[in-house]
Amino acid sequence: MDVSGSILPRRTSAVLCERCAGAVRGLCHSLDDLDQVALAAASTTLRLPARSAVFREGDRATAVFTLVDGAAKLLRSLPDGRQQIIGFRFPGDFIGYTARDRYPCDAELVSDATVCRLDRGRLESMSRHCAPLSHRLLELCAEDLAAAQEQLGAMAQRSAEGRVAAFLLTLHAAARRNHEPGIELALPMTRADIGDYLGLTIESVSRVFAALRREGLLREPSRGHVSLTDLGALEALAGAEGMSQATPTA
Amino acid sequence: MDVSGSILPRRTSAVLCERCAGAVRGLCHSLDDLDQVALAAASTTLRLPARSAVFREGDRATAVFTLVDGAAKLLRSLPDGRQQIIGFRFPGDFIGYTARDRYPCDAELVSDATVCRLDRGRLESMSRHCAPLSHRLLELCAEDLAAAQEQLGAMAQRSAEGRVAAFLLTLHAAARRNHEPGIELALPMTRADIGDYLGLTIESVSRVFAALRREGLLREPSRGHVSLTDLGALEALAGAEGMSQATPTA
DNA sequence: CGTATGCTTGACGCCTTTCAACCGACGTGG
DNA sequence: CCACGTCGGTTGAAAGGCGTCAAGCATACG
Repeated sequence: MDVSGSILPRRTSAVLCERCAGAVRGLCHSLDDLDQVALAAASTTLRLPARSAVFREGDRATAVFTLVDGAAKLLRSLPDGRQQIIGFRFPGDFIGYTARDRYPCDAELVSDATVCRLDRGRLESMSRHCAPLSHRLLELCAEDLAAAQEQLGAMAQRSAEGRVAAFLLTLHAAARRNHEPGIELALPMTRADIGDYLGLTIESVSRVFAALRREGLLREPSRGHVSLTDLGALEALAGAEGMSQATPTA
Repeated sequence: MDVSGSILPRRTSAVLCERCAGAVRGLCHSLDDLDQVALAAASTTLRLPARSAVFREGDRATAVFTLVDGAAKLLRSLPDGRQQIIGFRFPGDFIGYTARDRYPCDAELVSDATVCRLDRGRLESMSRHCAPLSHRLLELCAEDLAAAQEQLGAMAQRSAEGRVAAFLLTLHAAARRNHEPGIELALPMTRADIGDYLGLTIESVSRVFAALRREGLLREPSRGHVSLTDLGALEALAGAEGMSQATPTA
């Protein structure tokens, strides 16, 4: 179900950046104080349970969201019931921002989460008056694009082990961005989610995790948590991995 | 080498849209006549040979380009000499537009081509004064993003045959967009290019082409040309396993 | 003509998928 | 309290797709 608009609506306090847009990687730095207050007035903080949808593909894109806490997956449902996972999003990420009038994919939570909902019209009208903001929004889009292309390259030529290693490293990078201490990270998504994302079966994912555990590259202290105990080795797997097939021309 | 700026510079005639931006999928519709003239004054048309670079990853992004004629590939060179091809671009496509100050990837021609070079500063200052234009630019970025994500899903779960079929269909769609008549399309890129794009070896690509030929789904009348003789079957192959590829029979 | 480049085809083997069985955690209802 | 079903995860064995290695052909070019 689509919840974009109700469920525990709660006005944020006056300064938006503290709780919400502050996490949007500097989105608010583009705005003066007055505008920040205006944007805050148009935003609500929602607490949502795991597995609920923030929005669905095809819904009218009337809002954008900041993931404050928790994790989400972006996906397209395939006609045959399978799902293609576009990517995962973490605290501080901006989701649902699009140039079209409908969302291009589903956004579904993989853990309980807190999201901050911003009215899209409000954001856009502000961006029209504020060049730095609109530039920042374009930049966010470009970043997503770069990430998707990176991912594309990554997936294309990597073995199962390399893909999982790369995936774990992006998780790690996301945790570092959010200043989460320690080497243990949350792994709220299922093997099926990971497999759908990486283009592997759950069995393959499971086997790779088992292998990495066996080789001492990671530990799984409890379900939903993983700690990477040999980042260097993981990077080696993620980087120099897979099929050689050099294209000998430069 | 980077050629963005020299080689056969030639002023376009006053009305930009005829030759160049007209092909940018309606970019100019956002501009009034005066602005079009201004933009035209800041643009030059270049004729470049196959294999030359329009720009290189890391170059200062001082210009954006419209591909008027020919085909290009966007790619990232990997440290080990391999290359990951991000995508192919065709006449009417806009390349080199980025929010950053350096190009995120190489753009290399796979055939002789004509490109139209626009000064980036000029474009950006105009977009600041023209909301529809800036919205259109954002939209272009969002389209690229959607395409990349589509591709991501495609690659993740399709077999070699499915990937090639999907690739051929996007080529076909590009040709249709440009109102190219007939079922025969140009296929200027090498098997290696296709393989790097799809995450396959040249042998696999070659075998798939051979199989498709054998099964009567396509013919290759001459090197660099292919005609799809059974679009329905190709769509079935492309769709059967994985992403439903938005375009049904058209 | 000889070389380079792009393409094709065959044989072989590894890696991932497929199919299947099983385990532990959890929640439900009798 | 415990039987039972569900769900997520793990592991094994077999099958097959695609990468790898290798040889050979065609076209273009100096």
